[in-house]
Amino acid sequence: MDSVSLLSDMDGVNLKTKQKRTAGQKHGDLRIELLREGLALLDTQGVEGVTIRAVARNTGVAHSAPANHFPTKQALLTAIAAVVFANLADLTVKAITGLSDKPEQAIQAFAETCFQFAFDTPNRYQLLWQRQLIDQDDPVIAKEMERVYSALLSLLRQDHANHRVDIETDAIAIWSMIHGYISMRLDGNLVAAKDTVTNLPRHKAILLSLIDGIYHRDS
Amino acid sequence: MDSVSLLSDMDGVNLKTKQKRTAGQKHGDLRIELLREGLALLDTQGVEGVTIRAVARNTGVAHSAPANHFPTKQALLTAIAAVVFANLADLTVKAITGLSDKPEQAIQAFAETCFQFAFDTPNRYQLLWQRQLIDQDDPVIAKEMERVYSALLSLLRQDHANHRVDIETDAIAIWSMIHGYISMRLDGNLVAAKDTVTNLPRHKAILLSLIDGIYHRDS
DNA sequence: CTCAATAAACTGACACTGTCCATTTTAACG
DNA sequence: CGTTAAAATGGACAGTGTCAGTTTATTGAG
Repeated sequence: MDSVSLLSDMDGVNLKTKQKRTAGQKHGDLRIELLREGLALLDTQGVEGVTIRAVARNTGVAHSAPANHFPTKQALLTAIAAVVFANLADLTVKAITGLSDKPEQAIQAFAETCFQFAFDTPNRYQLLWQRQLIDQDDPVIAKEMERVYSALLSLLRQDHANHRVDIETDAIAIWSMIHGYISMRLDGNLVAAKDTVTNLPRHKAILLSLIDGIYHRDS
Repeated sequence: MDSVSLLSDMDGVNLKTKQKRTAGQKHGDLRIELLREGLALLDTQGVEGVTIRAVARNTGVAHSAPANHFPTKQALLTAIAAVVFANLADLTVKAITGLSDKPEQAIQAFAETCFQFAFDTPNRYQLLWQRQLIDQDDPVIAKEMERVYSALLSLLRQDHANHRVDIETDAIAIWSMIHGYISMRLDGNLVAAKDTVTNLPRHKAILLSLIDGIYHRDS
């Protein structure tokens, strides 16, 4: 779960090979340090704590230094979200690899990965879906979102036996269930959802069985 | 769908009977006007546009006047959310009344009401679940949230024929599906969800049939 | 090696926000 | 009518995002 290593191949820029500094660059890799600090603030204080000035302060640069790498706050949050999204995409894709001949297990693994990611790093998960904070049309965001989505789609497509008519809607239904439960829980809604220890395993079990039901339904 | 009328009996204060002004009160019903203006800003500019100073400006009072009625911004947003939540609770309860002997239809009506409310007034719906903006432990919020939740629960409890073992989890699953799809759509996620006109009716139909499946499942 | 070019980083400023404070205004009541 | 207490005011403060002008450091050409 080393998010730092993920930073290195984000945005199509391989920072490992970028050893030379560009003109005027006094700081080593300010862009990546800002992202790292932004992730730290996100984890510890939530998205409210991720301010341009705080990120700059914790990195030890002037308050306007980030502007050279992220023209606006939305750009900074979008870049952070891109890292997080890539992380989630990697995890889900990894979870279902090798299970291509067992679609049911693969879907369970997909859902389980989402649950784990969301409950391990709730602030990261929540950032991904805040439309007013990040640029959802950002190409990297779109790409990584598509990776997660198509991972789920591919599982449904493999179901040759079933005469499935509307794969996309099935995927949306499955994802609605997963995402809905996670959102509800992270937002602290529903009285029954407050007791995490005893309820979470039971809820997860039922949700997984319901998802399996969606998968096996004959439309 | 007159939200203004709803303002009158919120927070246990019946403002209709409160004709006399209290000491020092120069403005007619500033508290209610602030709420009304807050709702207007929420609808037109989203939650980001709801600032204490903007609400005060549009109401024609000093920037610090709202502090007498809402000590903090979270209190203002919480009061707005309480109005919205009460509205949603009223709509859902109203939608299922008279359908107590037809649980399937009632659940469909419940879901349909949530869909309609969310797509008619997306900013209001989204405000309800922003934990970091509103005080989820507010008694009015909790009460109205409970009203929505117990409305759904009552429908599942009426199903005497079915040997349902875990009503709460079924309710959570149904609500996860509804809330998950709505959130996904309002956040603009998933490529397939972008074409509203053609996809929304189809998605809704399938989701409703899936919800029906949850209702009829034998645990 | 020298030095202009250039991108990065810095300092300063502006408008805006939420919140606190002291002050003034206003309506109700003895 | 005067007292009183709540409401509303204006000012101030720290914090924010963003913009502008300036300085600095690195690069690469002469």
